[in-house]
Amino acid sequence: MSGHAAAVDRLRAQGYRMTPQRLSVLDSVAGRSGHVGADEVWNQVKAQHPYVDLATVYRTLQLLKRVGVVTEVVIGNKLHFELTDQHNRHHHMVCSHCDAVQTLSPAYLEEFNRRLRREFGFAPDLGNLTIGGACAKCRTDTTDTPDATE
Amino acid sequence: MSGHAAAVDRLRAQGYRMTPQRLSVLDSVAGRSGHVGADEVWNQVKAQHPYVDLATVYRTLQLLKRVGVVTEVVIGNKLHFELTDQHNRHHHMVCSHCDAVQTLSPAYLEEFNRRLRREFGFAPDLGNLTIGGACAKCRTDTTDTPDATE
DNA sequence: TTGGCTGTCGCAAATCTTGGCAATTATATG
DNA sequence: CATATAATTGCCAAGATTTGCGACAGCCAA
Repeated sequence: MSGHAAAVDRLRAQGYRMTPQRLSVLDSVAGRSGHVGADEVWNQVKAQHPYVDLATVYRTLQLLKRVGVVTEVVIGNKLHFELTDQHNRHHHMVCSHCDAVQTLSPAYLEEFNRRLRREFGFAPDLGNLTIGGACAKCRTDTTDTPDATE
Repeated sequence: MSGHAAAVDRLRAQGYRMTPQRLSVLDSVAGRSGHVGADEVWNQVKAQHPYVDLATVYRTLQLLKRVGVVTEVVIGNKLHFELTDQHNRHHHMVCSHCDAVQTLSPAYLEEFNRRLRREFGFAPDLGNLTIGGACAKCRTDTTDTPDATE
C-alpha cells in the first residue's frame, strides 16, 4: 500500500504530519472495502502498534475526515468511516430499523446542493451526508408503517 | 399548559401512558421557541420533580420523537429537540463552524423524497434531517474554503 | 548541533447517551 | 374502590466519543 502518498500530501499541505499511528489508521480504513467502526480500526491498529490509544484513533479519523481523506457514516449511534473515493462518490441511506446501508449517487442531490448555495450561501457538506429512514424490507416487515415521510 | 392534549392522545393511541415526568419534559420543550438540549430539559424538569433521572429525560425525548411530537436536531455532537409544528414543518441547516442553525422548507426536498421512495422503496425520515455544512458567514470568515461540496 | 516552537501522543477524566434490572405507578377491570 | 398487569421510573453502569494535560518528537533557524 503506497497509495497513501496523496493523503500524506493533503496533511502536509495543511501543516499536519504523517505519523506511524496515522499511517496505521489509514491502512486499516483502506484495507476494507466498506465502512469500518472506530473500534475495529483500533483493533487493527493495535496489531501493529499495541500501545496506540483509542483517543488517537478517534482524533486521527476526525483529522482524516477534515482533510477529506475519509468519509464519516453515522450508523445507529456509532461512527463508521470509509475511504473517500474520488471516482465513486456517494451518499448513504441507513435504515433505522436494521442498520442496512445503501449507497446513493450524488447526482440525486446536485440540484439541491446548488439551490442551497445559490439561495442561502450555505455550502452543505453532503460528502458526509447520511439519510436515515426505513428500507424497503423493513417497511413491509413492520405493521405500523412508520410514516416518517415528510 | 393544556395544549398537550394532542400529545397525550398520540401516546395513548399507541399504548403509552402519560406520566408527570413526561408531561414535565413536554412542557419544557414546548416552553422554548427554539430547540433545547437534553441537559436543559433536565434542569427545567428537576425544578418540578427533583428526583427525575436524566435517563428518563432521554427516554422520554426519544419516545416523543417516535410518536412525532418532538423533532430531534443534531447540533455539533449534542442532541437538541423542538416541538414538531405541523403547520411549520422544516429541516435544519447547521453550520459546523459556528453551530448556527437555519431552517429550510420541506419543499426543497419533496422531489428528492419522492425519488427515493419510487426508485429504492426507501422511506427517508426527512423529518429529522439535519444538513451540515458551512454557513455564508463562516464561509467568508475562513481562509481555507472548506470545499466540502461534493 | 542546539534550542525552541508546534504538532502529536498516551493517559485519565469528562461528556453525552443508552441499557439492564428491581421497584413503582398508571390504567383497565371487576 | 381494590386488584392485576404491563408500562415506567430510578439507579447504576456501560458504551461511545471528546477533551485537558504533561511528556515527547519532528523540524526549522542560528
